[in-house]
Amino acid sequence: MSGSIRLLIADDEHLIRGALVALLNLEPDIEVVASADNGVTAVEQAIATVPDVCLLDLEMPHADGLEAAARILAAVPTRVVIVTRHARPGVLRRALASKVSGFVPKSTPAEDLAHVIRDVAAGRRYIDPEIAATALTAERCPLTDRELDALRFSRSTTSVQQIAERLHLAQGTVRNYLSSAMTKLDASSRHEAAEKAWQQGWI
Amino acid sequence: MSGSIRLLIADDEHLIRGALVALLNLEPDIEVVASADNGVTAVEQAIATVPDVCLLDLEMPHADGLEAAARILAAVPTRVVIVTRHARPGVLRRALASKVSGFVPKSTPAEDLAHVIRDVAAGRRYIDPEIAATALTAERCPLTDRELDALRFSRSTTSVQQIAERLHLAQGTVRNYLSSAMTKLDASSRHEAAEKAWQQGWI
DNA sequence: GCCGGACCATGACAAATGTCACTGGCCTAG
DNA sequence: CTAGGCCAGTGACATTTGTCATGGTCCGGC
Repeated sequence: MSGSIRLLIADDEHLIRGALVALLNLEPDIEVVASADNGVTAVEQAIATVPDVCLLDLEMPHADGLEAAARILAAVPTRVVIVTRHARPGVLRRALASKVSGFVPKSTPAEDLAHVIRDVAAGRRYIDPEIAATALTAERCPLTDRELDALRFSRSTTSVQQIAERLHLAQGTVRNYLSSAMTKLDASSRHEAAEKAWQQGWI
Repeated sequence: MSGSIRLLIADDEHLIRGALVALLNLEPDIEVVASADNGVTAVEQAIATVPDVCLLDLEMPHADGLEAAARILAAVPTRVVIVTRHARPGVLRRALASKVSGFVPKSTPAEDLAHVIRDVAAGRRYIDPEIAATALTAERCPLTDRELDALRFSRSTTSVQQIAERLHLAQGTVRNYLSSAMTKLDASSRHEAAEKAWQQGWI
């Protein structure tokens, strides 16, 4: 009947996914109609079942929560709530840009989650106030495009040499970008700078 | 009555803890009698309630799962199951050394968890076969004590200088240990080496 | 037009990091 | 006892990394 909220749950950790299904199925007005362990099958299931609300973990293999959210919202008339362990300000920004309706950290009390889902199903939005506050106080990214490029690669590759090759630049240039980024982010090594930029959700 | 298993749950993420409580309370023969969000209160609760089984997350603030397990087992006649996200071989070894009865990753299917708890409550042991296999095939730590010392600090401090001061050694010596560790672990920077050692549970 | 500012790009230099060859102490096997 | 292996510890050397000064290009404002 019309009062029952049809829910999709996606989380790559089987134990947590199962526990969430159990928790939310206890609510009389919520019915879990699909679950997935990665972004790609989440999209498929969403298209197949057309749930009222999709609860997506941000950290998932193949396609992360944001990508899955974008694809689902483009294909199906539904609403999306993102759940995440590390709430990075920049990610919230991007999530809102792709019309996500809810954003909660995994530190949320379990009892509150059902409230959030009901709110979102009713067409309202819910953003965790803590994350919203940090996202608003956090100044915008001070890094230039090329600095971001260099930092991105610097997370995966070992040497400046390799980064330079990928970007088709001289080694000195790359070092320069990284150095500049380090100054702006007040870091003392490029790994630290990359880490900080990642925590802010800038890369 | 005698068939009901009294359970303690400790996990620092509120959402997951709540969901696990809901999931396991659904089992007719399991009763969750305590829950905690860090290692220290887990120990306190265990002493206060004397549960049959304690389900401890490995990654927790204040005292991690292993430390909490050791303290609980020293104080109360109970059994411990460790749950973890990253199953590192060395950690399993240490867990077994401190008489833990169960060890499961968070990728375990939710339905299996109740089985594990029943097994452990009945005095049996349960080790995730996947982790057990890697722990057995993984060769023993090839690093020397001082190399491990250096690597430990290298995770938190930035410069060799600082590590040298903490260990009361010359910079060259520290570099040497790190270099040696890097060779043994086939890493190309000390951060990578520290990371690998950590993943193996050696530090 | 042309000036100032922001970004891209480079090479030279200094400081750090990683490699190597070496010494000395301790233990064990022969 | 002593030769050889293993580990702690060190300094010299080459490579990598981070900093700096500089030049070029594109843009918006005066």
